[in-house]
Amino acid sequence: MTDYDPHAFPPFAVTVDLVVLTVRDGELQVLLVRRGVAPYQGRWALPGGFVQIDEDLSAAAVRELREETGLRLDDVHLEQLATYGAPRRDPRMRVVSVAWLVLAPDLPSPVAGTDAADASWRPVDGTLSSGRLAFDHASILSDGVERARAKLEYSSLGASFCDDEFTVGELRAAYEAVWGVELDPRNFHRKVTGTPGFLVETGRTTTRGGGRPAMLYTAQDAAVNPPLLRG
Amino acid sequence: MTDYDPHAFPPFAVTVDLVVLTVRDGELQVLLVRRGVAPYQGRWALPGGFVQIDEDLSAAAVRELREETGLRLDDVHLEQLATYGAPRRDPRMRVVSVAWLVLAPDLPSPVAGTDAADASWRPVDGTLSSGRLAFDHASILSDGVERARAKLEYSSLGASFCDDEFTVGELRAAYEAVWGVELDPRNFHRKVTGTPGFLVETGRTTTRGGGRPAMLYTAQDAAVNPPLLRG
DNA sequence: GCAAAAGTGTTACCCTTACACCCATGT
DNA sequence: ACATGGGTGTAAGGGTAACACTTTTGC
Repeated sequence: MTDYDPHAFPPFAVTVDLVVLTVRDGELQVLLVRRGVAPYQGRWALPGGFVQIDEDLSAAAVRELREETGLRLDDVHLEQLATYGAPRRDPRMRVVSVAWLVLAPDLPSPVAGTDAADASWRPVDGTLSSGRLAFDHASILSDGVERARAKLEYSSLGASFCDDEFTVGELRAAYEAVWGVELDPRNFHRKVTGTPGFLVETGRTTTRGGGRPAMLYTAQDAAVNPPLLRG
Repeated sequence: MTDYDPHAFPPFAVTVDLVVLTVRDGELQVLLVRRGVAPYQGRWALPGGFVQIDEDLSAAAVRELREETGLRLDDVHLEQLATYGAPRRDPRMRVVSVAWLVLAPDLPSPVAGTDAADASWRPVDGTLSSGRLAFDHASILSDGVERARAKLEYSSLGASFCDDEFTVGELRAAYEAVWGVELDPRNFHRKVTGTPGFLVETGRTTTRGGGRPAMLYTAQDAAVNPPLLRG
């Protein structure tokens, strides 16, 4: 580190951007906002905004999550994804953006915040292949999806896509949507119910979805580091 | 994102910090520099420095690596670790630091750069337990070690700790040092030589280390995403 | 010859996979 | 009755772990 001199360090703007993923209609979707101003006016972008000068990075992510999506931290899983800071990623000024990955259940439609002209869930596949996101957000989204897919293999994060109480079938549907594969229902059931520290029986059952009543589970909270799972 | 106004965004300093790990004397070691100025004068710290205003984040990491350690990108593996930006992590001003993980072979002692009064390899275990690093660098180092340990399980990154040409025994010694466990030499040999896309035979052998001559290997370059390995 | 490290063979065990089969509901 | 999804049983196959054993050098 260099000696302190208030005029010696280059000033950067620091923002947070959110990759908010959910499973809707059997596919992986991402929350996007439509930009109301230049640059990239009218284009879809990840929700995000400036970090305040006395605000922790994670606090900024939580604040933007609430302001732009209406989601609360209790509802979702949030983790730091990566930081993007190419010199001209924002044409207006030098911006370093700390991206966060958010895994959310399929909640009622998000509320557009004050900064965004519009906000909506969009299928990840079509969004990435169209390649029309603002800034370097397509790259950030791609990294976020890759991280989500990888983490579902060795953690119990799949439950983050489900409501508070869910069936094994609903959990399996989330995994299938994220990975884009079909999983054997019988083996999947054995695996998740047989993994310690993953699911907690509620004792209640449900018949939503049809067929024989299914046990309802909740995710084991404070899942420190549960090893887990592929198919 | 908010409209552009050159006075509207809070100015941050952005730095890079490096967690440079190697295996020396059979144990995992980290490259530290001794701080010559306040704050934390005289304390050990991770090498790092300010990102320049027109410089990519990864370019800043590579530059600091060269300036403070004498290491070149060709010699090492480098990946982004995480970003640390608690409001008072640096008492002088608001600093957001992008940390990078570097895995290096056991090279000749690093050259102290201009910014650092001193630089040397230090055992990771003792460094973490003493808890006397500057700033939040103990936390960053801890995260870096955790990442390194995890990535060795599912990638072929262990070879980053070895020289250009190495034996299976030397590779195993690196894994044992990073994980702090003993691995079965026979099974380890079968595993790494049997994993496609990991090792490339050079055809040459060596008897350094004693015993029967061992085949020399190089790491398969551009290891895109090789699945791999525990034990 | 002996120690030391490299490398191969073999076997028991576990986890995954595939799929036959039964269970409990709604219609 | 039948369709639908929930859940259990079971056996084959692949990978891991433990370890006996052979190979090839230096001293």
